[in-house]
Amino acid sequence: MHKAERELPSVNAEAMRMVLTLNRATSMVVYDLESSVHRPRGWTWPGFRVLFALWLAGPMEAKTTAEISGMSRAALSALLNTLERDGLLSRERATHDRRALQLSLTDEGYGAILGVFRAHNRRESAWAEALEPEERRELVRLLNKLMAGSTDAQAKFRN
Amino acid sequence: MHKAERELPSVNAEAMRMVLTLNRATSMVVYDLESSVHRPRGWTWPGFRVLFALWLAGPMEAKTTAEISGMSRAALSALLNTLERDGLLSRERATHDRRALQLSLTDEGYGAILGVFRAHNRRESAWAEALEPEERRELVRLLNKLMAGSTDAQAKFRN
DNA sequence: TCTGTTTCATCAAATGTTTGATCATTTGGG
DNA sequence: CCCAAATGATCAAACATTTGATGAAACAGA
Repeated sequence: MHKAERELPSVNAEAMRMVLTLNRATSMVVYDLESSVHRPRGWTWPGFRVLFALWLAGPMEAKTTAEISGMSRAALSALLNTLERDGLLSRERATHDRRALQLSLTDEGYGAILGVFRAHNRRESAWAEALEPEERRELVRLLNKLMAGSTDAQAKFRN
Repeated sequence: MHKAERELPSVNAEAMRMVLTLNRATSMVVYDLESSVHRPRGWTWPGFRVLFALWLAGPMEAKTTAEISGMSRAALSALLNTLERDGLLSRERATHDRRALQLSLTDEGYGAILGVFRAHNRRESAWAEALEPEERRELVRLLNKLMAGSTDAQAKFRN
């Protein structure tokens, strides 16, 4: 990154490298999971996250699903159209608050998530083996510390 | 992740946690950069990556740009429509190979990338401060090792 | 030289994301 | 009790991404 430092003497090269590397690594992992596990089965990574959340935690309100799976409510709303159309989950108006949506897996969705998650986790395992057990724990610790520190950094979060 | 382990005894929880944490951390960083730096200026993160690559390495063929900025040629092709329309770069047919494209920043693009990168790097610095210098180096080392190991894992890569 | 294959770029259709606006419902203060 | 403000979901427009198909140019071998 010599050019950046030459033309902008104030550049923080170490911070740049950290963010760059973080992104490259994550892109690789996500691309691999998506193209070797999800797309061949007609799924997408965001769709998987939503179904997985519903499988783990059971039926819940859409707002909660959005928080758990890390997306905005608008994005979830669009995504639900596809998932509902494919018969993987059902959308119902909540009884206690008629603005809210109650989401639940259909039987088909329940069966599907089991199989897909198995394949997903096998690929995750293959990635994990690149590191020693101790290194994996350290990586997770560092990433958590990074996230925790973001509050001080006044980072912008999703609604 | 108790449910996953109960219903699927073979689940590798540690691998799952690693991938999950990696994704959560990266999402936070990207979301912050995109929403606090790029979107307010009418840019996107992928557009920034392309312009940044051109700024660092100078005019180059589109194929190279795609590799450097980590996207498929089809995705780059679509993205170029926006960037060219906004007058930030120019697309020209290469002379030696009339199939290939030669990309270069316009003067406007050159000026714009300087300012945006400065703001971008300031946010990167804020994130980096969440870790100690030694921890940053260790994080980068672990991520690089993870990427290096992917070859053994037979991971799928982008074309 | 001609033909079959590879390579570069683009297109098409489907998906998912963002921000900002809109609509309906709920809540809370006067 | 009523009306303003907050909240949940959706819509609209613009973007970016994927896979697979298509067109055009370069290459390689007979």
